[in-house]
Amino acid sequence: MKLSTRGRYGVRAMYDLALRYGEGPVPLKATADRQMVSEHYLEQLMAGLRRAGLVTSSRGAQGGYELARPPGEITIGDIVRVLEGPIDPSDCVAEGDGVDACERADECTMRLVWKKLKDCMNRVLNSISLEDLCKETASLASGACGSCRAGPGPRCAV
Amino acid sequence: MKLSTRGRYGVRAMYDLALRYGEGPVPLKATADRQMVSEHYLEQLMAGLRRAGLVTSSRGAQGGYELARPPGEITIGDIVRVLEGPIDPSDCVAEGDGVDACERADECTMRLVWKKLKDCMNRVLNSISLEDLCKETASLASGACGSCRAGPGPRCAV
DNA sequence: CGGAATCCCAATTAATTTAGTCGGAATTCA
DNA sequence: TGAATTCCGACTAAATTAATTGGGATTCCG
Repeated sequence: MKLSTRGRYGVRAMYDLALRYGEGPVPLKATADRQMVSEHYLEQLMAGLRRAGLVTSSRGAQGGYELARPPGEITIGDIVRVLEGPIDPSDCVAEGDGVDACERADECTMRLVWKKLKDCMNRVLNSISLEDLCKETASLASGACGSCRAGPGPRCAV
Repeated sequence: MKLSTRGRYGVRAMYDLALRYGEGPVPLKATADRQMVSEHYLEQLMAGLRRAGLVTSSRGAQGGYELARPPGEITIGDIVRVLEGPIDPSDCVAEGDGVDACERADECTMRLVWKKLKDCMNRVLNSISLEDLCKETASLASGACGSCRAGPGPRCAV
């Protein structure tokens, strides 16, 4: 049970935008450099986030990406669900067509387990907004580990 | 964020053994048939569960697998962690070498998010034992959906 | 107006993981 | 002995991941 780089990079990128919310468009290259992620790869992720209405983009010189809403109104769950797909440990707990996946879904013991897991994951991820992250960073020393590229030693690409 | 078939089949198989706990070894073929899973594939999963000490095996005719402990002492978390690997949304929250993954792990805002997610997932999965599943089944109609192969219609392989 | 900066889009790819399959050896019971 | 079983290792096809590549369209600035 690991998040893919899509979810992890995506959250980092959105966090990067949250730190600069209200300052106009942030070029992708700047975010990619700060977060040490391939620009082209991040581009794909941003395309998804834009289609989902979480960011807006402006093209051309001085263009870039901005959060579509204040950081307090975007949760980690919003981001992760866009980039990783819905949080469904098993198909039978998917919204809508989950019931279709199995005729006996409502009598299935396993399903109750995956439902609990799903609900708990969503609860945690929905409870943390980008604003929360920014505030938390203020009380920590240096923010995200990858944000600072100076000096030697390993850096995770959370 | 989906469990692979390893985790899902594994839980089903262990549930199958739990329902028959105390009745002697259960041959893999019987479990595989009931749970509608490839016998050879399940064999690989059981090997892992055996090495992890969750089941014991006896070879030869009338052999099979049994839970190594009462169903109340085996949690879904135990099973999932063996078959899917540790529940670490990001490498930096792994036990032991998680700190090694990133020099600044203790200053990283993202890490707090993945830590919360990890803890919540483990809490849920550790709180449900095989005994709980068996009891729950008693109060539901027919147990696990795939356990009954009679009749038409879709069946999920939860 | 021209060029640099930027987003936008589609196709391709290498590596890894997933979900098995296959074949047979070793063990045990009746 | 023979049938039932676990045990083991190699193999594979398909899907997913994590990008890369190459270009096209748009916008600002001088």
